[in-house]
Amino acid sequence: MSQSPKRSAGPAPALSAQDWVRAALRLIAREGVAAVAVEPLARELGVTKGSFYWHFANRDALIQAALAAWEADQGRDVVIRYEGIADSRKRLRVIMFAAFEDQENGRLFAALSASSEDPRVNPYLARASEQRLALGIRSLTALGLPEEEARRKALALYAAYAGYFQLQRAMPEAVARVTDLSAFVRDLVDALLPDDPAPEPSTPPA
Amino acid sequence: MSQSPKRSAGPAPALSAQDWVRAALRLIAREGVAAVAVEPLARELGVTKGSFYWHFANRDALIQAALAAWEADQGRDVVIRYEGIADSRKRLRVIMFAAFEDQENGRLFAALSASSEDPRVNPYLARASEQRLALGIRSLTALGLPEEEARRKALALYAAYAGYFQLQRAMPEAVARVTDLSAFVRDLVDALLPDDPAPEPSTPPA
DNA sequence: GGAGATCCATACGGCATCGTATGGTTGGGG
DNA sequence: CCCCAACCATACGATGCCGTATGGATCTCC
Repeated sequence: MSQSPKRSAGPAPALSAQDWVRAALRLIAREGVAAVAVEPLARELGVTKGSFYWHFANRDALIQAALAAWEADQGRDVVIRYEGIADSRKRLRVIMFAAFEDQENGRLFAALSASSEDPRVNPYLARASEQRLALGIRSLTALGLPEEEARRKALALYAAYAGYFQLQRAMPEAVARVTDLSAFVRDLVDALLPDDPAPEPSTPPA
Repeated sequence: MSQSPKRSAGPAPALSAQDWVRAALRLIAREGVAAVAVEPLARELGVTKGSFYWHFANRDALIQAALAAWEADQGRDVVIRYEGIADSRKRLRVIMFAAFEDQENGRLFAALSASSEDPRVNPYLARASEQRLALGIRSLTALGLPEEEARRKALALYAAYAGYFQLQRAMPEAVARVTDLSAFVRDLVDALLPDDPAPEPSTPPA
């Protein structure tokens, strides 16, 4: 993880703006948005802030770029990736399993949620969350639930997701004591999705 | 030490340490622990930091006092308050309903969770969470669930609680769109608690 | 009404960070 | 070979906060 401040044989590393964004996202995941400071980041990257202010106008520009990168990456996240699955029940199940599987994304989401009051963070977080929630509501209404109930259960599912990764930050040992994550998700999904009309096994997705 | 507050009509209110703690907790709920700074708080209270450093040794002492006050207040929270209910199923239901009802405490919990990485906050948060989770696990095992399953479902319930108030911070409008909070909690509890041990399953619960 | 305790204001030095200014180093095209 | 542009280091002033020092004001009690 730790690189020597001087590359052993290379001449000059020559950082790019993307390198700064990546470093910022790592820092956000670890210590939150507030910890994204120019000089500490520069020290971590083995340069000075002279480098930073060449690539970015100011600190806010870096934070915005990091958030934009996160949002763009969410375009490739589970919600979009599995939106094509026709069967609503299966789609919801797949999405939930995939969401809990992706620990790294979950951690980043929890870190951003910790800064959700930050006016820079909130719009990105709200967009992503509303999109995911809306997909849940659509799926549940498609399964025959009335609007109100679909809203409730989608929120329950999404709150369980958000809370899981939040609790993982606060008490990782206690959360890790739930060893069978698949069973955890299955409990959730089986409990909150309406009853299956008929147990129909294999229809693997593309 | 501190003396009893005097309600004289003089122009000097004479702040107490508790006033600072209360202000700190309000600030934590709004902007997180990191926002608890001496000079801004003093400005908000209409005094200077000369007052603060009379009551507290330093900034950390105030934060610790605020966290201790929160933890002490949790002693009067739902988990303790309803621990005496004998029937495990009823106890869990009551606790869940009461927890979601207490919006103010939920908001404060979410705010503290946002700072769960802070080494000062984490111990308090972890203690409270482990205590609540343990009560959930105890209740569910008492209802006949095996250890593993009880752990999963207790975590699911608690994650839904934590996530609900976290999401309320990030997207209050979307969460508020779930108008029937009682139905929301009922969905959760009915979904995750084991079936009533009635010999005939045709007896609907209240 | 004076001594001590309580509570607060003011002033100061110190630290970390932001953002700017400016100069140095390196590589590639004319 | 030289110069320009990309990239970075260094130095500087400004800001906001922390914690200390010290004195002033008010209250208590004898």
